[in-house]
Amino acid sequence: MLRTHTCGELRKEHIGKTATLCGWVQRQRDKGGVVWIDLRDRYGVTQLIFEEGLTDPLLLEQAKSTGREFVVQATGEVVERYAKNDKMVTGDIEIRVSVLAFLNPSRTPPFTIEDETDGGEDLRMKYRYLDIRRTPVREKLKLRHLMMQKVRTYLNAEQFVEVETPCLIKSTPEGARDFVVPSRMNESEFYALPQSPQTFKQLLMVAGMDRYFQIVKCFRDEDLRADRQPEFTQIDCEMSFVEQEDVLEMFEGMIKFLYKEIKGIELDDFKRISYDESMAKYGSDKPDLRFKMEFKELHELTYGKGFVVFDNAELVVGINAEGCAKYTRKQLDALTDFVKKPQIGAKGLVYVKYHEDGTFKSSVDKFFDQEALKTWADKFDAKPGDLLLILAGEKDATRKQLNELRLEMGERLGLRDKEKVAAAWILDFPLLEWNEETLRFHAMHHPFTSPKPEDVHKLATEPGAVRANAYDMVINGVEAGGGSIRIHDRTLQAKMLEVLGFSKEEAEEQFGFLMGAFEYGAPPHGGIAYGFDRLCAIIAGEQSIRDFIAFPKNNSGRDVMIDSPSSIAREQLDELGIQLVKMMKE
RNA sequence: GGUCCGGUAGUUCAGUUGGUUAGAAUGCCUGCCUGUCACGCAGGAGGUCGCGAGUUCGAGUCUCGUCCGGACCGCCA
Repeated sequence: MLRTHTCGELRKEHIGKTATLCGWVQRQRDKGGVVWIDLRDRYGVTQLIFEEGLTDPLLLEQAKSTGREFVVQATGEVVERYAKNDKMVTGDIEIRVSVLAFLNPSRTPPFTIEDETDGGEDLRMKYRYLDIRRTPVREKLKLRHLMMQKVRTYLNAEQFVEVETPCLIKSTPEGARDFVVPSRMNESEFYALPQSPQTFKQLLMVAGMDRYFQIVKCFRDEDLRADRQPEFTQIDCEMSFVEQEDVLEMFEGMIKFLYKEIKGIELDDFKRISYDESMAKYGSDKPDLRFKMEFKELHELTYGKGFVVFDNAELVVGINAEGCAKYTRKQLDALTDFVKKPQIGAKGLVYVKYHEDGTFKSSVDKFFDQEALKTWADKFDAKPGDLLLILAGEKDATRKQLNELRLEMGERLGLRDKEKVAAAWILDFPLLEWNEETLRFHAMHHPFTSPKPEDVHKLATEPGAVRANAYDMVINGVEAGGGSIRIHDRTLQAKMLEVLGFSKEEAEEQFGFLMGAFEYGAPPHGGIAYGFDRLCAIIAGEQSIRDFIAFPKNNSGRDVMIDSPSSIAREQLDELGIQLVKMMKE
């Protein structure tokens, strides 16, 4: 070993002992007659001291020439500090160095290796190995490690078996775009990387594994976001002989366990909200329930009063921003601009100020008198001092717009508290969703999700009305995970694929292996998958998942450190039998 | 596929109506300093204003194109 201790462990009780530390030079302070070096490793920081008169002059010169991020080995006596630092756990002691070895010098780093770095995102990613030296990033990776241990502890105790499934699988047309891998041995054929191990885990249920889980990389070739990477990690789980209730209990239990073990927080039982209720009250299937501000529909109060916008609207719906009646014209204009942004797309915003004196001031005073506005306020249980914000238009679009406004107001009013945890199950999702572009139904969850038995008869006649045995777990407005009770019957699976527009041949070609398995005694089964990176970010109270991934990709799917993706050699392409259109044009 | 924001010293940023030699902080280098811990003090070096066209007597500043980064919409069964 090159060291006797780490940089985080020496204390008062070590005074008088000789220690050898290894680490990186955080900072060097040259006071002329005394030089201090803060030596850092993963475990902490310890101060080294070199002092005129007590330190060999050559060694003192060496200490003065030490640069930031040099890797050094220092041996010396642990001594009590003359001036202690109560901000450091090692602040009572320092090392009076007698031997200093430069194990490796360092160029000056392009950004400061400190908790609050001056480095921009791009630079940090390019030098990610320096970025990870910073405490906040290191701690996030350690949280991820701890989460993995705790997930395995919980699932192992519940008899789940971790099974690895293949990464080179088959492309399917449903769902996200696949990442595709050409096969050299099977020319002009391709593997696809899994978007999730969905069919494999179902086959493991047919295989009698009973309870399976896997912490597994998944791949989706879609555009990125702060909380979306092209390769990401799922906690993928499946259970046999269960109903929806069993899955909800098991995995509500897992999340409670994680919060207790990692954050020391005891969560209450999760709220349960149907998809329809969630859409009507919050305009979203992943509502942030840390604050209320529920939607109220006003149509019957607003119809036929001569205000064309409301009269022509399919839906008139609003929220109550409590205590915001004092908003100025400028603030209201800012909110109007917010909802009119192209990304949100509302045409305008109606406000009603409920003044402290009990009177109302609205942007539609021309059409509605004080009495009418009072009936609106009552609908919201509004009090004097409150502000009603109302949108009107086509139902789904307006709900979506108001959802954005609700979240914006929650943000402005500080209601999206990082310390709060509001977890819920969203239930009774529709099985299918009409897609305007392809003019057919798509599976809202995936094609293996079972319809509710009482709705099965509508599958042929009224597919849009069929509800699914599907559930999402939403924490603080983020979809943490989702799952369903699966179809385990060949006939029903075939029917489902038919509704989704697969011909018999396509269905057989794509999913014949699964339907075949269903003919050999498939047990009733269901499961769930969590976005693991996202779950780490949620528990840490962070927005972006990037720092919970050691080497993430940027907005356009590039790794700026290794500079991937990249072109490959002509020989490689030839071997794979691939010719690029670009080459053919040349 | 689209919308918005940004790109100026190693780094983070400022730069007014288009007008003299492009600034600050920090980092870096040199010197001084025996209790610092974001040490302090004095001095110094450091710039293809992302790139390319255009408008203009004159462009960091205006226009167009392009590249790069970030946030978002579409997309993400």
